[in-house]
Amino acid sequence: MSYKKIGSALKNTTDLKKLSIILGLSQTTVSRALNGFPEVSEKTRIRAQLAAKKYNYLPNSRAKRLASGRTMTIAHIMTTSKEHELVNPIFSDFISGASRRYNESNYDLLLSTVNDEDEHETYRDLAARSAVDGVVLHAPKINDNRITMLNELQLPYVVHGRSSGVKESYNWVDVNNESAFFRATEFLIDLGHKSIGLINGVADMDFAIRRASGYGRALSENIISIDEAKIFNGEMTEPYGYKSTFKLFEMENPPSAILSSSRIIAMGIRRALEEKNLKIGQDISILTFDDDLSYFRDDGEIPLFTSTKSSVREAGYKTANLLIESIKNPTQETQGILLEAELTIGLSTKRFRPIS
Amino acid sequence: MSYKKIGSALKNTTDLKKLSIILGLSQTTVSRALNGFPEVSEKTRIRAQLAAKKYNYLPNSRAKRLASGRTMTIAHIMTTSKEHELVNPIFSDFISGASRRYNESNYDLLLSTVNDEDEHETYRDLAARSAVDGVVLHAPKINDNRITMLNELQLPYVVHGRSSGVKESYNWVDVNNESAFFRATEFLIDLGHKSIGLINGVADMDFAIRRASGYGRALSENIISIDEAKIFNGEMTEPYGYKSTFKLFEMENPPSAILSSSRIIAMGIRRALEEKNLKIGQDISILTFDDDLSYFRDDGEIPLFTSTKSSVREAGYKTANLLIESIKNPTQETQGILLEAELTIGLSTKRFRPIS
DNA sequence: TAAAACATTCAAAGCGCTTTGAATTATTCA
DNA sequence: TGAATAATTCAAAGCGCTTTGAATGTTTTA
Repeated sequence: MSYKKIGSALKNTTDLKKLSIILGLSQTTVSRALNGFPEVSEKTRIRAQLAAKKYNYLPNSRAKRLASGRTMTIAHIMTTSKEHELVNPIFSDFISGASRRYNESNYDLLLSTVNDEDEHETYRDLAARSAVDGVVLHAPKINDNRITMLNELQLPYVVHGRSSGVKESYNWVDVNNESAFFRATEFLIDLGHKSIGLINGVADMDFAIRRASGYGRALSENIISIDEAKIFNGEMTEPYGYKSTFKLFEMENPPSAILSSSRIIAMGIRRALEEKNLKIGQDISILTFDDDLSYFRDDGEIPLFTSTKSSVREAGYKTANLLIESIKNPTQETQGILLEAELTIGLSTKRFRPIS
Repeated sequence: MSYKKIGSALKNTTDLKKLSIILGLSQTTVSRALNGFPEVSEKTRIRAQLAAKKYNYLPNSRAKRLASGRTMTIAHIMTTSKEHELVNPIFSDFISGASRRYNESNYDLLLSTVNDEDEHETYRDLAARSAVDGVVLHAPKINDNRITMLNELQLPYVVHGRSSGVKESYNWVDVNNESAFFRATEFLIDLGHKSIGLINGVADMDFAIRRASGYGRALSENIISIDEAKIFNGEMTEPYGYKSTFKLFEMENPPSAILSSSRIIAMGIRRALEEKNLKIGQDISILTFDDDLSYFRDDGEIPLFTSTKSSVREAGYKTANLLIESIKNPTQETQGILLEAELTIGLSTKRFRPIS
């Protein structure tokens, strides 16, 4: 690798040295003036600010980072497994919410995409290079050992979600998946449904486990036995929703209602039901979790789907906020933020009627 | 703003100085050994590499960036308009493709989300701070003045798409939208369709214009007049596809085929048709552009939709590649890469039959 | 064997900021 | 008015690397 200088030589950049000469002040004073330090006279500060604007001066971020010891950068790590290189569309909405928060405090967002098996090394790498001030941990699994690792690395982080089984304390922002699915299931039971399918996420994802648990609790409390054959786990794609629905209807006694873990799954469910000539909300009830993705917003007068809804964009904002707080104040205790999902009633759920 | 030192003091980081003392070598030699310079003996190089691994040494990226004058970072700027804070799911797949390329060359990806009106300033900002080595320009409009700006800033960049009307030359990677929609339209005409709706993207987006143009050319060449009322422009969401389809069917003479600019629109179309009790591929033909998004992959034995398909992930990879090339070799001429979409025949198109 | 040529290593400068600790100027108080 | 205090400003060091230009060690050539 060879490094050629391509710095400010060519460019029309103003640097601090130039600016301080123009102003007839020391670099110290100019730097302090622009960074809002109190020991600079208001007159000087204003003069410096105007000159900075006039000459289009912004501190070189490479230099600033080295000198200040912080990168003003947060990493988000997006994992794609090798076989199916999937990118969850939820991710972009989450990022968008987090970005809004970063913009408020001038943080940059470093996005890293890695294969599952390289993720640990990526964290180590970021820490060793001291490339970021903090990390957001996505898609935690049960007993997720990335949490232990991040604790060891002493890299500030916040988990989007939680990890059952991890005993250490950590910062997290999560939706109350258990209660969301408990309520959703109860809602269907109240409508008279006794056979309810569940099309859930990948089995070892923490959120999927909590959702299954809420579902299970509602069934038990209503003395309905759990039929494992009606529970599906998988990557939450449209085709997955489609195929799972077909499997449900190949059964001898198909369910009268289906609970889905994502809007995208629900679209697959709808496609399958359409082919089967079953009308949603008439022949079968559908209730889905809805991350309120901007491109799939269910914005009819009456929403299409009955759903437990929670904006993943908002979760992104709050996660970023918690992370920034914990970077600012490294000694503060870890914090968990639990968001409640809203149960919104749409057209896809109706009182149980046996199919004639 | 106050800057407290939080650097390596606390951490168990190895720096170059430590490492060179351990090795009994100068920092120069160690640095050169690890960066693959030729004037270092093989024996020394191996010794340095082993020690680096052993002591978990990676060069501090803040220092490296300042010293080398390059950031090894590429920015992608995601815009969200203020009213509708939309995040196009296409973006995540594109990014995922680009990331793969960045990983190969150790580039970091800086993701910036801004409102439309702030985008220009963001570019200026990145350039003035010299925060990145290059930029990917997304979603170009017709006569996009961001291109002129980037030329002035002397910041290497590649456009994902093109901008009709811009006379300057620039690097770009684009799908051949004109020919894709020309072929798609011809395909429908060959099936006997004479009334074809078009549900397109936002009117001033360059890709939407080229698609409309391909559509228009196919109609003219077949002496079919263009009915402006059957052309829709808008943000390509699911509800948009739904509503537009309804509008088409409120007309006195609805089309017998619909051309859609995205899979997500097509899902909205399907929902509308379902409500109207019209069978896709029987009562009406649908042909959609398909970015081959991982979460919506149309992977049945026979695909559901007839489509002109082009992987946006691949476009991401190629865009990143072109950008890296042009950073490496700043004097090289600008380059355009045109990807052809594949016409894939699925179940959603059939020979025209008047609705009985 | 000495000079020339090559291979390897090194000390020190520099990247463009922030920050420390000292110096200067302005203000207050006795 | 002069000393003490407060308010500003400054010169220089340091962040942890890369890179220049010089120095040292080794091999080749005459």
